[in-house]
Amino acid sequence: MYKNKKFSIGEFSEKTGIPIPTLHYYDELGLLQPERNPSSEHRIYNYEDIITLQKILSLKFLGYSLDKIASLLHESSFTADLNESLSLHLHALEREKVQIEQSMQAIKRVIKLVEEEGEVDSALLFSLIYSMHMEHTWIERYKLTEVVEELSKKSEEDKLALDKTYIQLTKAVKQLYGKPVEDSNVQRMIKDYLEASFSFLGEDLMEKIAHTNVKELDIQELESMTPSPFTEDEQTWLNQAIEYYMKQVEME
Amino acid sequence: MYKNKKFSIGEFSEKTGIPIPTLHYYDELGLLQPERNPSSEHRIYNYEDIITLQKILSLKFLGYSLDKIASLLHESSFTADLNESLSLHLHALEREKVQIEQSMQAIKRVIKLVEEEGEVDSALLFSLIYSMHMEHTWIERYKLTEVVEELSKKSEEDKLALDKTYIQLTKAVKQLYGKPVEDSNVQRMIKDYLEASFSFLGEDLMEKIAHTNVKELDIQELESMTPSPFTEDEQTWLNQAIEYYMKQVEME
DNA sequence: CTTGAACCTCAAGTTACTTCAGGTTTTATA
DNA sequence: TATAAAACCTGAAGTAACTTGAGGTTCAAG
Repeated sequence: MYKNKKFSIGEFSEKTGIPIPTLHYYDELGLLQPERNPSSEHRIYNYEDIITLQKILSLKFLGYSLDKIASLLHESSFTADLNESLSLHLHALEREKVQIEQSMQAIKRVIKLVEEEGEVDSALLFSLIYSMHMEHTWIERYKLTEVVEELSKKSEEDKLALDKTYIQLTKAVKQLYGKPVEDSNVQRMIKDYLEASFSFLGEDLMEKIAHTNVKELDIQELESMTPSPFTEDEQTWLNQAIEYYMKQVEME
Repeated sequence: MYKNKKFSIGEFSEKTGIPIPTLHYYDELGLLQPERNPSSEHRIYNYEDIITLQKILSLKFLGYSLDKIASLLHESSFTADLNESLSLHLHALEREKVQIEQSMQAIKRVIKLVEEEGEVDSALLFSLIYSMHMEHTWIERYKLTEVVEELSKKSEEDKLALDKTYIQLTKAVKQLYGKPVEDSNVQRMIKDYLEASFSFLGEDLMEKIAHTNVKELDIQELESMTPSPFTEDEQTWLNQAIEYYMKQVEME
């Protein structure tokens, strides 16, 4: 009968798909300690050991550490206690999943961008990636829940479109930098970018952002933490150009 | 101007949220090596270092190892080369995500079961967890794609219902074990369980399973790998009872 | 000028393995 | 039956990305 079959470590490894060194390791940890041939010390696995290994794999599948598994392995029944620890694991897994999903989205955006734009300046890419990252981090840190939730509702195409507009802006800035801020090309560049941003964000979202009161200190901090694809000089020039543009708009 | 501000490691850690030992570690790896006070060897971080740290965090967010980050950090622009490595990462993340989702589903099922049934025998729980695990593993190993896909379409409630029926079965077996297989209680137990299983699986799925040709050897292997909540004797008795039941049904 | 906070380095611990070196046992073949 | 190859053994070290700790120096405030 197969239940009485004995296996060498090689056979056992073959059947279960678990590498020999891992079996050694589990033996060392006391998780799975098979019989031994007393003269040679070779391990002899049997049917029971298959069951034990399955328990180990099951608990690993549920996300437990080998340490925890070692203790759980000897409990004969699962109580509410276990249920609590299962819930904890569930939450941990949920967080992991969310993190992974965010990374995947970010990578997809970056891939599309690189595909469509060819070579992209690394400072620019970093600033995009970082902002994607922060889009999610902000939720927790500054309770901009409403705003960020609204943002995440925007379609991926819209986000990509905005990214591309941003890339256009950086290219234009590199080209036009040095010209007077009232130059018509410069002003057109500003106009295009701001209009694209506004149309992406929408009026009510702009309102909400304006009314969100993040402490001054935090804003300082955020600003100094936000990477920019522009040199300091370019940034200053760009700010001046934007300021000029806003004044013109107000006058109209 | 804030761009000229210098930070001690403590301040820098505070501002960025990265623990001091981690900053030490990044320094050691050559990822982020700030200025030093030549007399005291104390680290002095500046605005540049914030930018570098952001790059590191961005790339970590995308799933890169610190090793890779070290090399990427010095590249000034991202090419198609990077795009390829991004795609690879994307796939890796996808796999991770799927694995996490499966674990979450399994945990949810186990939690519900424990909640609704109170204390549950551990051998039984392991066999359930293992089968959930295998439900997914089989897809790859035996190309039962069709069948398993059909299975995963079943609603969570249905799965839970089947789990509960299975629990009923194990309880009944423990109670009735020893009675003659033709005993009416025993036969009712078999009937209830088989009918629940059939109604869960549906005829066409049963058909497909029957027609799926897994090699004999593999079946042996699978069987010996599948944990059972029954003792060997109980299993034998149960098989006999089922056999008897099938004969009776055939005669009708 | 002293004391406590902040900083320094170097070493070791963590998890779940994998890899390696150097030696013994089993198994297959001549 | 001799021998060589395959399989096995142990113990140590390597991996990633940190964290923790010991023991000593420097800085800032009172």
